[in-house]
Amino acid sequence: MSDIAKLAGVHASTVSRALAGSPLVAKKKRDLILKLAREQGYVVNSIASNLRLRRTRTISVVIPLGHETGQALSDPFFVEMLGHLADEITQRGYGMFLQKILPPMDDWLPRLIASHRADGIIIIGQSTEHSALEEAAASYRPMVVWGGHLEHQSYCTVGTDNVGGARVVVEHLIRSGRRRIVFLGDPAVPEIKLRHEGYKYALDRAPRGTAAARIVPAHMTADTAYEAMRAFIKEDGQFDAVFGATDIIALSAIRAITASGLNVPKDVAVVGFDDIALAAHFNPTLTTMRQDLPRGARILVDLLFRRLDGEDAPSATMQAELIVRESSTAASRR
Amino acid sequence: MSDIAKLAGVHASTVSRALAGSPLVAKKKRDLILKLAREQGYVVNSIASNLRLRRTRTISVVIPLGHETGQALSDPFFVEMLGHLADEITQRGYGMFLQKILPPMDDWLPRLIASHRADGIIIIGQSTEHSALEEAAASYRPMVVWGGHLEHQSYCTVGTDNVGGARVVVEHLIRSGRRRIVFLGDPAVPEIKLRHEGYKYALDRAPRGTAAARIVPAHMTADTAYEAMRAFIKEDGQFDAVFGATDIIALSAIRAITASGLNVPKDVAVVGFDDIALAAHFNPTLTTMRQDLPRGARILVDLLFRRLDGEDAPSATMQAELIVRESSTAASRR
DNA sequence: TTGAAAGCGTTACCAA
DNA sequence: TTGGTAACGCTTTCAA
Repeated sequence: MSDIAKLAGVHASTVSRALAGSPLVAKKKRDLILKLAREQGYVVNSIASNLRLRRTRTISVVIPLGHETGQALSDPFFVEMLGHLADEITQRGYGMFLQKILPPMDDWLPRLIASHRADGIIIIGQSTEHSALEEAAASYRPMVVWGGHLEHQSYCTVGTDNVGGARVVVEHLIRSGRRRIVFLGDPAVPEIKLRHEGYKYALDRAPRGTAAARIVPAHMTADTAYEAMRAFIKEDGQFDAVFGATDIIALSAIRAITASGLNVPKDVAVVGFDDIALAAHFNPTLTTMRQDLPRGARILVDLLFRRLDGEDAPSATMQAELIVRESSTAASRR
Repeated sequence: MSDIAKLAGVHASTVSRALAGSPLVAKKKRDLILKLAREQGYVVNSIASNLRLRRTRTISVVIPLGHETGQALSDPFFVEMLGHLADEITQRGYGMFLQKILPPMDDWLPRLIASHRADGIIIIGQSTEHSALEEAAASYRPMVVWGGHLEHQSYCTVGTDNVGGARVVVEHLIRSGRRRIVFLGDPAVPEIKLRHEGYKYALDRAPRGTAAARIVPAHMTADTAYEAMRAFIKEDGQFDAVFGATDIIALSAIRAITASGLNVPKDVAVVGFDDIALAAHFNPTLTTMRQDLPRGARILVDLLFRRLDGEDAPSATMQAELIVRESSTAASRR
């Protein structure tokens, strides 16, 4: 910058003003400075600028994987969400700083905040970090979380109506004549817990003859869900439907069921949650509750920017939409 | 930091040393400082640290979308690659700064470099930015590009053997008895151009009776590829195979062909390139050349770090693997 | 082993 | 409208 200043025969502070488009600088001088900067390929050092301005024009996006060591960032749900967030954030002229948090480091959130790397934080999925989020929210405002909205929770979430969505799934299965519906998922994660609640709620109000709630605790990776399902089939064949807590879990369940010689949906109906791209193309195609991720991403970013402006933006819940496909209805094509 | 210094009764420079784990600081004093920092929730301001150290421990990952305005970051190929890169980069203790570049800004690369936001740059896909990359590479070393390796190219690429892969695809189709093979894709993008070359090469050496090369220029989004295919079918039904330059293009072609009342693979065989997750689950399942993205991501990051260390790491080419599925062989299940 | 001071490259305030 | 100067929060050299 001082180089440009010398070339233009002005002081560095004038160059700074010119580059920032300040109207204080005489037009002629400003044009000269801009031209010089372009010729010299000079660009403001954003690190120095960030330090001085105390803002980075960067949003941190964090994916806590507390519940799942094996779950790579390559998980389709995360990765779809990430794409939409990148779209929204770049559109607003901000950069996106991406982090994956593995569990062992338990101080991660306060550390991330204190490091001043970003102006705000978006967290995709509560994972098992609810209490860490609560604590952070007490003193740090520009933070928004994708996940389930728990009672008495003080941080800002955006997410789907998990309880309601799960109810719709179970009611759909019951209407289709299913009577022994198993829940496959790990309620240690808040979103899954809420889905499990909706599932129980619907079963409690189910017609007589419907079996009570049964849960198979399965983690969120394809492999662990597959194994959990196979083990369950081996020791207890009594079920005619599976509600997978996520699409990845549901698709793994289908593989496990098929591998055990049963047919989906003839012997067992399977429904998932998310509507990832694969769901529409799997064989059989997967019935699932759709979460509107593009919209969710937009709301996340909107709320965050409102919080950056000092507003105390509230949580938001979106309705999920049941997408009925082959896995819970027609005979499979295979 | 000066707060901690006061509390510990030492100078800020001693705190800095202690926090950096310098052996110069007396163990007792260091422990005290560390304890104090933890209690106070103090974390080094990374912006200030970055400025002073002139390095950011951050890698910029850029997706230029010069060739395709409509192509969102949500494109499965990009997004899969992104996930793997995030894994590799975080594993090395670096952060990942994500940017999407839309075409109108033509100065983006030098600007990004000069902004000093990151220590190195990974670019996913050359798009139509070959010359911008050439120019930047002349003076900036820590840059690695995923894409096709062109002749006389001075920047460092990692990618698949596109020419060879395309040859294998065409030879497979010819072996399966196909004689009128259409190439669907836009050779303005280097990788696509190379695939098109492999396609032509194989056709030139094909048995008599095989029709000459024909190209349908289709962009890389699902919708434009679909429209291009439909238009082609309407005006010229003479073909029995389609080589889609990417899986997204190939899958769109299948939809278009099916929508036109033809059957894949009975009437028309379709092969893609990439092996995105959808390919294995589409109906019919898609024959395609697999690019090993996890490995590609690892190599990209490896080469970049070697370049950060001053080494002049060379380009790398990986072999692609033909994955034969239903779309080019058995009768479809539908 | 520690403290003092300089400097990383900006921006903003104050004075002219 | 411009220039000088201080400050953003850290690290590192030099001296003690």
